[in-house]
Amino acid sequence: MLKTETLNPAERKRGSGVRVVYESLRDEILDLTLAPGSPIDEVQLAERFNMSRTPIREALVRLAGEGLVETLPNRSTMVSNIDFLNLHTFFDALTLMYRVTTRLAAQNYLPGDLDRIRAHQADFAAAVAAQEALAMIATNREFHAAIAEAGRNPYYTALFLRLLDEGRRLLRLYYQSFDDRLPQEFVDEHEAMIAAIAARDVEAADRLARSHANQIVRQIQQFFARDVRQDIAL
Amino acid sequence: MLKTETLNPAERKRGSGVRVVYESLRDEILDLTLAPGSPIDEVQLAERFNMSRTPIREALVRLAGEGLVETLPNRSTMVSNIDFLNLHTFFDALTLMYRVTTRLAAQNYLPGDLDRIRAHQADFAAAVAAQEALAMIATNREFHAAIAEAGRNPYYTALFLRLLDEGRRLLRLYYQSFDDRLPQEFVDEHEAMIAAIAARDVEAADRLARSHANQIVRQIQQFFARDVRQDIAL
DNA sequence: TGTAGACATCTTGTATGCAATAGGTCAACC
DNA sequence: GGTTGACCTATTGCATACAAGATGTCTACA
Repeated sequence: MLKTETLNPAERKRGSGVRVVYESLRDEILDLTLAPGSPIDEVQLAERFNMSRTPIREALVRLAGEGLVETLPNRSTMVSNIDFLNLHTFFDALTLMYRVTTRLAAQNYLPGDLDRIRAHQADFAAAVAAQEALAMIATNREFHAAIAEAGRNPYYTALFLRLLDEGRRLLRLYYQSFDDRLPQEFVDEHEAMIAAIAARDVEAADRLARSHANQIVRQIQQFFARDVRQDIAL
Repeated sequence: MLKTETLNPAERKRGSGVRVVYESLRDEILDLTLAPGSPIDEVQLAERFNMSRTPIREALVRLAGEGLVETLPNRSTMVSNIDFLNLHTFFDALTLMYRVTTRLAAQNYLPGDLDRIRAHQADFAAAVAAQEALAMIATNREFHAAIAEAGRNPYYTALFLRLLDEGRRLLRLYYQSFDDRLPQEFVDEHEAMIAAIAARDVEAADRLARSHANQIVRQIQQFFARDVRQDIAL
């Protein structure tokens, strides 16, 4: 693993600084390496990445723009909390984007798109077969991102990617507890979606995307709504 | 008009610098005061706002995050161009957001929401009556923003606001040529939408939002597709 | 013992300075 | 005349320096 973080200022390429910080922090936030609500210290980050506070701050501005961190004026910035109370709005938007992007992909895909989608699906299937939760989360994102790209509406794609990324935090929580039974059914559903897209069957694509979304949402909702009280005799 | 720009560094409130620059540039971009494609010089802006390049750059990073400016690495950043070739994706997303936010508003609005919506509608009607194109564009945005707020899905609201803002540039072009006949029918359609929301009639709200969106899209499309060739005898 | 105020400190927001890279200019050469 | 290369300049990207709020602490006082 190449640690870009510990490079000396001189051996870093000019212009890469902000990007490195942005991507590193982004991944750590979405992987829950940085806990929601935890404070972010600019000076500390500057030391860690071996650069000055200026590029750190620009990266934080970008993250704030995407809602991944929140910054109180004149006070510390912190990792955004997961808003469990309003999860339904998240699921609502996620479902709609699943549907819209899959519909559009069936309408608009071009020759090369299917190959890309199928490649990501293969990665996803491999991750499920290997029972690797983190890889599955990542490859699932790429699969749906590829479908969205094939739909060719950048507004939908941008929102969808944002939702999928935010979903990474939820899925991370989910599979942290249940990392045993990785669902083969998602692989099959993906295959069906690919077939509908390839056949340019918009309605079928919509139907499959909707039920796929419902599956996922239901599972995660059940997980977060589960009764964790212990039945102790008092 | 208070010119925040010409304040000395000392009389500016700490922490307000970035916001002032961001909002000023944003408005100028959306009002087409800054032409699409025109270059943005950090030093020039620093002089104009009487501050150093650091807050200017942070404001530009924010604007880049929203796609209002584009920044080439190691090279000048410029105002984003309007992508006329892909306007249909914009209209598609805009229409969907019109529908979804209006539906949700009918479902979820709370007592105070209707007052706010009606207040913005009054402003809009006044702007139309006064034949003030710029005010009409602004109040129209606020009206639909209020509806989106009442729908209470921040993901939709964020995308919708972005689309409405981007639409400001199109409408600006539109009314720059046709600033005579400000359409009273939009006022009436807004009224009908309010009534459907108040009645919690989700389907009616959807239908009205859809036709409202279609109206606007059709007008603007006609405008941009109009035949501007002159019929000259040769 | 609890509260208020001054002080100290920590962190952010902004200013300034420096270096690297991209483009342009000019001249030399084909 | 056109093309290639070295140099120059302008502008960005990053580093460092400084100042203003905000918070915590400590002391004085009720």
